[in-house]
Amino acid sequence: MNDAEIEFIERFGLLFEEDGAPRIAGRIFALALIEDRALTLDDMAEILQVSKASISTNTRLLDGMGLLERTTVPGDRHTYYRLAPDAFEVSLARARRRMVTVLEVLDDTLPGLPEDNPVAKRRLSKMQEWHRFLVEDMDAMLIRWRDRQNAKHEEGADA
Amino acid sequence: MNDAEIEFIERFGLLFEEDGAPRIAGRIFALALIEDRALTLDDMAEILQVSKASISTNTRLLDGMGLLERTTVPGDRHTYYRLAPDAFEVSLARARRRMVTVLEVLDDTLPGLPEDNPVAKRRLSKMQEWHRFLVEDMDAMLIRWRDRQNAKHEEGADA
DNA sequence: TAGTTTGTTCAGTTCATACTGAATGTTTCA
DNA sequence: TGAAACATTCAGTATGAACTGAACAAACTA
Repeated sequence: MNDAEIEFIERFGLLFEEDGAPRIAGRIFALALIEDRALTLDDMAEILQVSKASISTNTRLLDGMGLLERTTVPGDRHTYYRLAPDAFEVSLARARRRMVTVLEVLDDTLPGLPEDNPVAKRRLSKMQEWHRFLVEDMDAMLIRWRDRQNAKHEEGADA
Repeated sequence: MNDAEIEFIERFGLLFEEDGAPRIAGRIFALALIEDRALTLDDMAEILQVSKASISTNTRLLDGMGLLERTTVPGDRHTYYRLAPDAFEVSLARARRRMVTVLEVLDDTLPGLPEDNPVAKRRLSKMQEWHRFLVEDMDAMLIRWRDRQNAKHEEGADA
């Protein structure tokens, strides 16, 4: 664990905190990013110098978020955690879910809005349109990314 | 203020809370969305039934986030707040800033990573690539949206 | 079955922050 | 310049959430 790695872990802790997630979750995620092998709770508690209880709850949080993956090996009673294969795309999926939630609120609200407030009706409709656009375009965005990755691999295979 | 509007305001309070922002900020934003005219601190304190102090700090928070706009009129000592014209696009800008921050962390970290950990180097490079893609595509997304809006207005002008 | 190793849950503490009421600034008008 | 009507700031309180240590549960081994 050199200086660059330690700072990386700490800065990710702060990033997570800004997002409303526990600081430790960010540190665990950063650790999983730079760590080659899958780790046990005790490994992480030792490296990050926090209680095993905290590691346990936060690894399960990260697992639930789709950022970490649990693995086991036969004849070994440990649970190992490592970075989920598609961890990057999770942030996009989270943003998408939020947009959908806002859309749901708008859908529920618009029909019940008072008739004597056309400004609100128009504004919320516009907002609806914007969020629908975002959701659609985010889906397209993910496809563009995957296409790009495939293209690069094919290119690599050709060479 | 009918039932649909009240529920709208409360749900936005919760949405903001999930994002780590104060609940009241969400309520104020939602109020600005459905309210036609610009409001004073006292107006909002009255409608939302919270202290003027809280309204003051949170309106300035929202103003700083670019979601609310301050207006004044000559010969009137009130400060009025209303929805910022481009409030919708703010959420995208925020997401973009976050991506850029992650990029900065990655740029700072990669050079200092230990040589004996090629997995980390490759993984963080990939992560860099992903975030660069996101930033670029989000910029393109905003352009697409604006084009679409312009196209619709022209269409409307034609008809 | 008893014993050991691991993971999870729970009660309690600490820390951060939203919110309030009161005091302080600031602008407008007479 | 003084007074009134605002907005802002500050100290204090209360709420909530992160984190810990310890108890508990579960899974494996001998």
